Amino acid sequence: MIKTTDLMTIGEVADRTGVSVSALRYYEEEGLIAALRSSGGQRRFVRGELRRISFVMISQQLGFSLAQIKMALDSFPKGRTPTKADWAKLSRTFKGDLDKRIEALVQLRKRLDGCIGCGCLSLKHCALYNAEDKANKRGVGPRYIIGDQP
Amino acid sequence: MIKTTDLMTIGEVADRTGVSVSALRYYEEEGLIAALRSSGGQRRFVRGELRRISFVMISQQLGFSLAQIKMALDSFPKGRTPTKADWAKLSRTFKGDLDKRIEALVQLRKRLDGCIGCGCLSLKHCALYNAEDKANKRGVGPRYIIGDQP
DNA sequence: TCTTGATCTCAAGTTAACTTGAGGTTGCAG
DNA sequence: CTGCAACCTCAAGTTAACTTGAGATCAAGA
Repeated sequence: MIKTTDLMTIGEVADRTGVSVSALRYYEEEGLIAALRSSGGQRRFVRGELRRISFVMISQQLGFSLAQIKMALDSFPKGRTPTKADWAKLSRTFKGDLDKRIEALVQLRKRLDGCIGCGCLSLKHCALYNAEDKANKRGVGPRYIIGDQP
Repeated sequence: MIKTTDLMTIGEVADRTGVSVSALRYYEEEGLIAALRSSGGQRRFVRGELRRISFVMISQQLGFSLAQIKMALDSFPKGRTPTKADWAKLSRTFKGDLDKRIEALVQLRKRLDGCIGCGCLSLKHCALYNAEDKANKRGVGPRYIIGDQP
């Protein structure tokens, strides 16, 4: 007989979502998802968490960091179960970001097209390099141009 | 009086390229660039290294990892100074990768368009999630899909 | 009740691409 | 010959997103 409890163990959630147990614990620690506890202290997840986890996974595929995803989830109306409309709204804001990233990549490709064959790669003259030069001067540390964060 | 030596110190290279001194040392350690040494053990760079460094910077902007860039540079004909054609060839192979990345993002956006409004986010049914499921199974550790920021 | 697999916590390790710091040397202008 | 900025090496720190391991506890079937 199949269990009809609506509480799932972390292992069950891991199986259903494909997210590892350790990652789920990490997500909880980071406040992305929530879990109840059994009398013995083990995590018990309600069905609704599956949707949050799905959202996290999908958002990651779209290239968002957990920090961004958390902010998105935190923007949810507090106190009531999120509706389909809530989720759809979140998706829509993500689309804007995606649009921007695609546009940036297409621009970059255009410049690369211009550069192929010239082989110059001069810091002074290369259009590819220089076009992005200013955007690049954003503080110290690793510089990610293509999908960087607001 | 302007120095006409063709050897540059690490500080000069840093000034000319915008790459930090510590990053240049790191690049040398990783085998991306090479440096001669002064009698006292300080690095001395030949002009040709500027082009390699440019290539590294541009490639990073295109979203490639240093490991990938190193492989590209290692594919250079050994024993002779790289020609413009060599550099152009490298650029061309990078364009292929860029094309693929753009295509993947556009597909993703298409699916997101389909998903907006449905709000389903079901792991079983969401086309957005499932379509990329396999592509996502790329080993362990942090998964950077787009080239995004930490 | 026993046993075994699933969980728990907490600390430390992993990867990429660097940066920062400590403690010591080099090289060039004056 | 001095002084001091620039350089050197080596070790450790940084961030994201987790994983791995140790040592201990829980839950459930036989």
